Amino acid sequence: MRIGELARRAGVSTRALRYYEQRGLIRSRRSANGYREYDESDVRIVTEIRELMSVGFTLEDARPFVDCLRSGHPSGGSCPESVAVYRRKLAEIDRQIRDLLARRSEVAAQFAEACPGCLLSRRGES
Amino acid sequence: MRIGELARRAGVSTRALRYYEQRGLIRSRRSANGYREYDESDVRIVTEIRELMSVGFTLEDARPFVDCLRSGHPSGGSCPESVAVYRRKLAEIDRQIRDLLARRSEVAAQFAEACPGCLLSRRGES
DNA sequence: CTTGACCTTGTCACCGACGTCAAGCTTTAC
DNA sequence: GTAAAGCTTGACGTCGGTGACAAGGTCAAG
Repeated sequence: MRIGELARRAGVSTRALRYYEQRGLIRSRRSANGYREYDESDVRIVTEIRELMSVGFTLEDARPFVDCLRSGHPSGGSCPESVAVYRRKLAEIDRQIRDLLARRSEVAAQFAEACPGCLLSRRGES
Repeated sequence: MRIGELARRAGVSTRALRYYEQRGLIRSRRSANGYREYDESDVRIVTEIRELMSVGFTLEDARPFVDCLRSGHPSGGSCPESVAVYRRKLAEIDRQIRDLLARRSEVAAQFAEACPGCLLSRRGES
């Protein structure tokens, strides 16, 4: 199939697909007229990429998953490299949550100091 | 005082000060040779900006606080506009925390599905 | 007079994942 | 035959807050 069909079936723009190719995440054959040609497995790969991005992974994060799929695994997340990315992302999210909680306290503290009485139990404070 | 001294006293770069001016957050008189001239109140203003930025506010978020200080209030956070920003930021942080928690669950769920048994109670799950 | 510290404006570079032209092919449908 | 739809590469814009130049003007000390 050509790029337009792949885009429709995977739910992305053609621009995104060319970008993924440029970054080395997907590949394409070229037909005689220079058009990109894809097969079914590419639908799976792009879908995997989008699924990962929808939960906050970057394209680089998705790379091991793509490699894993391409090496024949039915799931992109079952290879050791992918598992490492999962663990890293979970740790990253945990850190971000901690940072946000800390920032929330700081903001609330600044608020309370700058404007005593303004912060009347509107939301649950920790 | 000139830009270098203000930068030192407020703990920012001269580049940052020119940027703040370009964005309309601080102002400066010019001496005969074209150099920017500041006074004591500008130290307070820049300090306020940095304090807000250190807890995740953008420059735009800081604008009402600056206006508040300039209008004579001892605290930049005591004007209604500033209070509104505080509330908005707190709501924003709360939303980000909720999003991150949701994402964490999604990642953990994807992980568990892609690689059953990989996610052996490493961290506390909700 | 010269060095060096300080000041000026203006511009490019960064990061990520594209959107949005531009200008020109090919193919399909009528 | 022609218009529309689809394809190609290339390049700039986005967002925030600077860092890092370039190319120059200014001022005090020696």
